[in-house]
Amino acid sequence: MRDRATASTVPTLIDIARETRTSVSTVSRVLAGGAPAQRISRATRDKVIEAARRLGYRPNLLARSLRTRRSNTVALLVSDIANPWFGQIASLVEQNLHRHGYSLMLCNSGEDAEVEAEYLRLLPQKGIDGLIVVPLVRTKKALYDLFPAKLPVVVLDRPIPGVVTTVYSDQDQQSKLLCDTLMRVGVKEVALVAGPQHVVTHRRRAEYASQCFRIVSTHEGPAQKETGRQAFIKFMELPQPPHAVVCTNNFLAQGLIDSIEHAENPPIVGSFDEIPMMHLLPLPIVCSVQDVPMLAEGCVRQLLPQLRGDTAWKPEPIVPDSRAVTNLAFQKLGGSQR
Amino acid sequence: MRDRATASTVPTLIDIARETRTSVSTVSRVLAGGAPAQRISRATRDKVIEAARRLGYRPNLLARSLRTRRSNTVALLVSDIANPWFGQIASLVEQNLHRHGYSLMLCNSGEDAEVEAEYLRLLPQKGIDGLIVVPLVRTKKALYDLFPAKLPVVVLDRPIPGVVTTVYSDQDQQSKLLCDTLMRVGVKEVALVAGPQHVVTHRRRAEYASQCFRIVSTHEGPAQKETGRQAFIKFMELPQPPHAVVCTNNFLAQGLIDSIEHAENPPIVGSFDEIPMMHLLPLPIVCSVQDVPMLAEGCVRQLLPQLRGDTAWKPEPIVPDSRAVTNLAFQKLGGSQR
DNA sequence: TTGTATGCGTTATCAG
DNA sequence: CTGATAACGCATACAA
Repeated sequence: MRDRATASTVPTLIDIARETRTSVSTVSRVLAGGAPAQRISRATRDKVIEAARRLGYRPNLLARSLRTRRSNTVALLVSDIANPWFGQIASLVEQNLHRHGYSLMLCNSGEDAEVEAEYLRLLPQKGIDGLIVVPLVRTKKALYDLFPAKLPVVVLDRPIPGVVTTVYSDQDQQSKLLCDTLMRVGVKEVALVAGPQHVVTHRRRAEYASQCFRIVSTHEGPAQKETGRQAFIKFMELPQPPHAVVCTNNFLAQGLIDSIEHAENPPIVGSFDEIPMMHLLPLPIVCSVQDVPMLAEGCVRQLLPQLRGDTAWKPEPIVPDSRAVTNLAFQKLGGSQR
Repeated sequence: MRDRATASTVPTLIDIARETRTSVSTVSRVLAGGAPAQRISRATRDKVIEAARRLGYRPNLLARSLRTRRSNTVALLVSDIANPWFGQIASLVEQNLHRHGYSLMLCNSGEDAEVEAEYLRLLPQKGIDGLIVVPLVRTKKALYDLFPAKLPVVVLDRPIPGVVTTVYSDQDQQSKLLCDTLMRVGVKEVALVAGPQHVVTHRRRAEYASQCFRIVSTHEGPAQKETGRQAFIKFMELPQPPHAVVCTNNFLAQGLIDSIEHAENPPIVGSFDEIPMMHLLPLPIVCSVQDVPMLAEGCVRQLLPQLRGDTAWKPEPIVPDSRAVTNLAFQKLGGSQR
């Protein structure tokens, strides 16, 4: 037995007010809950709540956000959601935020500066409360040129000079871990598969490797499997195929390994982050893996105080340590541990 | 030389109107572009555009959406974004939609019915124009109980009876491909690692395998790597370790393979979708892989006509074929091809 | 060609 | 304890 007035359209506060013979303000107060709701008589409160349920009322969050200037939505802008590493991060961030009443809007720049710029301009217009970003922009100025400086931001994975609300792995510690492990088994020279050098993470890792080893060949390209595959082809054409290869991330390494069909004399592979099923792979692998759960949690810990306008909060970069993991084939090489 | 009135707050149409000594409607028309903009004199048009740029005007999309009832935002609700398969899908869907002027809001139910319900209720309130969902709900009624039936929906990967705007792989074709390939190398009995049986995809795959093979042992659990690991432990405790294992998705298979440390007498593994670096792995693997790009594109092809209210459009499920891929170790087994 | 007025659904301010 | 009423920023029907 529906009221003819509410037919076929989503009910609003007005409908409930009419239904209960009260006013929109009263209804709003009741439904908002909390302090203002307590100042409403028990009778009308019940009446309103009952009507709301009966009509299947759902607040229009656009209208609410327009009015309150809060959306309870946070955006996570990653550089490549096809990369499982970001999938893990996204999943954990989502769970964390969800716990605090925020929903996550996950966006993908695809490592494209134009798309990133577009999102950085668009997201504030959509009324997000805050942003976690794996940036392509490299300076504070470039960032705040596109994105309102007032809005809470957390920079993930790729620190930007001057931005202190940031979460990333210590690249030197992480690189040292990898290179030390390689050196311990006698590696002196390596081929290098590098992601885009304008990305600080890839650049720093490549630089560190260059300081530790003689680089016999380098292949640079987008941080995707395909680049790793191309690199392998290139390396195989060298007069002397490399004894070891360092990749600046796991996606590159997977591509490289993927194109090794004949495991006659496979190279030692050093990589960053996890390589699935590495233990069974018949070539020596060492990975310097980041603390993903800590990174994800760090983002939320950096964001929440900003969202609630906690002025007492003193922001400070969160920089978890990484750890080295080797597979069985690597351990057989000799000088390795754990 | 800024107007004192616009200080420190984001400019709106009002600011531009004041600045140009015109009215909000004029400004709105100019900035909207298209037909109505053409009916404005060149002079004022330029004036308005100049002022908009000078003040750094950005339309408030919440207000616009509230008024127009369109947000140019589509949500993609997946069951587990940590699974790389969904990362691929998401990436491709994003690119496709972006091309058509829509931005994507990616949400993660984490295979949790409550979270899914929450999102199904929340997203319409946030004003999305349409939804692509990998559902946990199994009936049309349950879906439309939570989600307004008027809103465009595409069901991905897990068909729901009666919902015709859907994209999924033909489970029988896909399962047949896998089982045939296994049978061709003489497999008669298998152990089964199955995802949740209330999910149609996992259930159908498990059923099909049960029809083709004698199931010596089954391990069921969440479609995550950990379940695969547990399964392996369980299988190793059997009096007779299985000769072959079928996993109902790639994540399960990766977990299983990941825990095989000693490759003395590894099982043949049959799985669905891609397993990274499978060629080098020293155990026979066959995968029945779905056509991911086609699935992603299919979602968009199903969604766009609904979004633009194309009444002439006759919806029909999109059901791409899968293809079997074997690794080197499997091919050495004998009866294989390609 | 342009301006006025109204409404989208909420919340918030002010009376009473 | 409750009800008008005014924003929030934008789009649009209707005037002029």
